[in-house]
Amino acid sequence: MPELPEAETIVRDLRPRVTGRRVVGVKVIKPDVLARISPEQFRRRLKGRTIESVGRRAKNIVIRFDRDLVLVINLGMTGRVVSSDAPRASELRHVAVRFMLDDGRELLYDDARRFGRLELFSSNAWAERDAQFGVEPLSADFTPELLYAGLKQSRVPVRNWLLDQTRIAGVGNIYANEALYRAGIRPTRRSNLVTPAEAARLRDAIRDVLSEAIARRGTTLADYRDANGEKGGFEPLLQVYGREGEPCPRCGSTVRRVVISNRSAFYCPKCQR
DNA sequence: AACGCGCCCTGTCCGC
DNA sequence: TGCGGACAGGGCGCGT
Repeated sequence: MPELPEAETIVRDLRPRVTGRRVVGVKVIKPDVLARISPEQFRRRLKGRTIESVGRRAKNIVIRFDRDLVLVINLGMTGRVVSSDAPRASELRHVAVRFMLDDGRELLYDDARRFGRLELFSSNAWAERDAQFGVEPLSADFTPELLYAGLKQSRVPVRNWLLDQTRIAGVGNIYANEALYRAGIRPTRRSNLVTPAEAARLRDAIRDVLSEAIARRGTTLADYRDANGEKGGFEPLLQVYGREGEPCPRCGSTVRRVVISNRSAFYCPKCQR
């Protein structure tokens, strides 16, 4: 998916343009993107609600409405949230849900593979779900000590550890690989064998790569689009992800790809041990 | 009980 | 030009 930087980019775009707007209608075109609710119930609960805030938790877009209703959007691999007044809105080919707003605009949820999910919560139910996610990596709580303590408890490859949303919230395969490259740690390394000094480097690398990606409005490999339907600008700055066979930017060695738990990992065999 | 794995679904690309 | 296979940002639920 869309990882933390992509969700954050969408949230920042959406916030000023939909906060305070009221939902006057909902059309569900592909019901299988709704989690645990029928299209009729989904429409009924949202219609007439006013958007009070737009935020992010992990890779999720969190839209709070009046009268204790929370809409949580997980984009899966190919989910997009695009405003109907964006010039590129007409290019959407897989619109699954349309939200009609009281100013005449629509918010479109588009998802080719339909791995994404839209779910409604009460504030309390969302708080319970929210508590299951791990630390936000850009928050002050994400200290080197916390990361090291967490890594020490697990024997899974460190790349897998970084993908576990109950441990760190919002890191996906692209930024896990990029952060490990920056920190000089091989993705296959068992988590409990990462040293305190390496954990400290990894913590900084994670924060740096996520912040830089947000500044560039995310990474578009193929499908990701922001709320205006535009691609992100971080892809050219990827140093190893998707670069099998290309030279390492630091030492010139050939970047390798290995499969860990059915997902690709990329690394420099010389810079990452 | 921490992990690994298969699966959900569509699109694209590559080799033959 | 067509066809089969590999691959893709995620996450859930299952079995061990």
